Amino acid sequence: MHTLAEENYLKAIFKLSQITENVSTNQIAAELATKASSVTDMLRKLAEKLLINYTRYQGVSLTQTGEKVAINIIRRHRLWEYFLVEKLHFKWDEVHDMAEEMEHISSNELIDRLDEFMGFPSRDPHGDPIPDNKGNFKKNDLKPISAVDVNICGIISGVKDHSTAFLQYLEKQGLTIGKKITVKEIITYDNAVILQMENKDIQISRDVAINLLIAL
Amino acid sequence: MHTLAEENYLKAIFKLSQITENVSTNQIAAELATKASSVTDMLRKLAEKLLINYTRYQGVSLTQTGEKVAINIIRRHRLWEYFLVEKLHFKWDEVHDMAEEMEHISSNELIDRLDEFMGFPSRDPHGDPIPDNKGNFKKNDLKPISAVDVNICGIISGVKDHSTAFLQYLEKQGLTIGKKITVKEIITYDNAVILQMENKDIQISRDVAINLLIAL
DNA sequence: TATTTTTTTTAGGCTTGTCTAAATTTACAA
DNA sequence: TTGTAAATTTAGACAAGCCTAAAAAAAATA
Repeated sequence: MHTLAEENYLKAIFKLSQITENVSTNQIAAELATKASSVTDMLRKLAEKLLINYTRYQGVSLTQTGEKVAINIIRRHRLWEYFLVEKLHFKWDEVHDMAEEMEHISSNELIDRLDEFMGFPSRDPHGDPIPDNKGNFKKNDLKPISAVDVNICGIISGVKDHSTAFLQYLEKQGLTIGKKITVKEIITYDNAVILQMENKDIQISRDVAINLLIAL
Repeated sequence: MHTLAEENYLKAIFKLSQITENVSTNQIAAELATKASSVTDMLRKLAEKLLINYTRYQGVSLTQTGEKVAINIIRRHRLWEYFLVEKLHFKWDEVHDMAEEMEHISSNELIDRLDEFMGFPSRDPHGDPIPDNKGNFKKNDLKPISAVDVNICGIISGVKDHSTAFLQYLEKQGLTIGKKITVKEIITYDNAVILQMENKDIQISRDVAINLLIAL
């Protein structure tokens, strides 16, 4: 259907579109760890295939078709992550790179059956919603801890940063999905946050607070 | 580790090596539906990487390293086929192309866990033995029906031809793995074979008899 | 507004893996 | 043993995707 490179570009553009309406060449280059000139080449190709809206120097957005393709890749990625953690017992910080390869397996029938086999899970191991086979999925209504007030409590439900390093840090602190936490104090000096979890106090930096999401 | 193209060449060479000691350029070209000149290019590359023994005009064989890689690809392919049939309930004639993609997922840890998850199966849905994670696997001691005498009985245990068309034909005739059959008669005129299975007689052509394997 | 900086695109090249056409080597047959 | 056919390799080209360096456009700043 689409090449591996094309799929990776569409996924990157989709991801960046969540933050800014129009995505710039440099943003894509940074996301994919490639050069701006390579991005320009690919954008011309994707535009020709009607997967993106592109005018020179103006940045890009996905067409409806492009968005459908991107969401399908995300669906595949998240279902495979769920499979790796729930069925093969990998840890949540080990599955990203494998799923990155597996998401390019092309059969939709395969993915639909995998979905059914696992009982139609709604979130992957990092708390991200899994699109259904029509491409529908709930917007994340999760809030970064950095955005809530003192004395608010909630359930750890997702992460913004998916890096192994961050996930391993959370694991070590016990800050895993499903845990109930309360924001006890925000240090005005450096915006560090003190959480209460299971009657213990845990201090996290602002960086961590920005990347750790809770459901209220 | 190795590129997709390299892996496909190694697999093809391994398969052809089962039949003839030294594999020719044209044989590989036919197996991979490509041109002899493309094969020559790749052979030089694989020889440089010490995966094959190659001297110009003399055909190739796998080195020990090359064979290890090839067997690993076959292990991955057969485990994924088993997964697709046993866990996702695909039919045996539907899984080949999907497994062809999945066999290139690179993580060995993933494959070992998949193996464990499924209870270390010893044969794939087509009766082919699955190598263990050390690369050991039993040689197939199966015989094509075309090679057994009248009145001999056995269990259908494998196929030589893995094409969808052949598998669908067998399915329709009920000639599936595990079924017990007896060779009743061999027609001298065209070498067609009459089998008895579950008290019914089934006639198969010589072509089918060559490609259908039984355990005695 | 003019100038500088940043962003983006173009131009030209490289690698992988493919192809066709031509040359070469090997195999077979008279 | 020599000539022809078949198999194989080489030569040269092409597409996809990437790169660097240079040019062009847009944005920021004086």
